[in-house]
Amino acid sequence: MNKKQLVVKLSGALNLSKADAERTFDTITNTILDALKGDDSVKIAGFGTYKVAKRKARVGRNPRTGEQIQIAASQKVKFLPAKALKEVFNR
Amino acid sequence: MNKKQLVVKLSGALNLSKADAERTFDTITNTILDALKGDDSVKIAGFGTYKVAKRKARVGRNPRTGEQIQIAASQKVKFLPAKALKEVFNR
DNA sequence: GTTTCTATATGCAAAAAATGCATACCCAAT
DNA sequence: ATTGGGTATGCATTTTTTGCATATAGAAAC
Repeated sequence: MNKKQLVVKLSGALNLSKADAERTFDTITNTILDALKGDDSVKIAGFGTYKVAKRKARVGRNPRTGEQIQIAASQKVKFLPAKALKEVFNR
Repeated sequence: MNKKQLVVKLSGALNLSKADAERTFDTITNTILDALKGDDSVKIAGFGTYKVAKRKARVGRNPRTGEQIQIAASQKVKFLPAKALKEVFNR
């Protein structure tokens, strides 16, 4: 499922036009992003937690050539599913 | 930031009551969850992709006793940040 | 205010991620 | 409808993550 299809579903569930549903959805993702930029985690009960994880610089390898490569430190957003979320998929 | 604080922000950004903002937010997470149950991935452009990942069974260990334990296969929801999302945090 | 949920911390083995890059593909926006 | 761009895939190897049991503390939900 892609964003467009999701927006259609939301449009129905929220009783909004597609344009409004999309705006609403974008507002939410942007709000989460902003929160992640300032704070460093966003915890959503019953769903999961978004965290910014710092990765140290390290030595990698180009799998094609085998050549060693220096990899810069970076940050990435991690999502940790909540307990309830795991249970949905494991029974 | 927790869910309550997020809802307050959304309430302002979406010009909704807190109760409505929370309902809207819950509707969205539930819609994503439902989609994940049926389909197995939800792709949100500019944000990321939620996927159900299968984990193989394997041998674990009780960290308290050191005793070996068989861990059953399971499924978990993975979030893969989109390129745009990575860039936000790496510059 | 009570109760449920989550983070943490522990050691360790196995699974998974990450890396560059080409290609194919699918989606998004014009 | 077309096109540009992001994304999946495969590859080899090393680093990182995961997840086990369990108690506790702190936070959040109701």
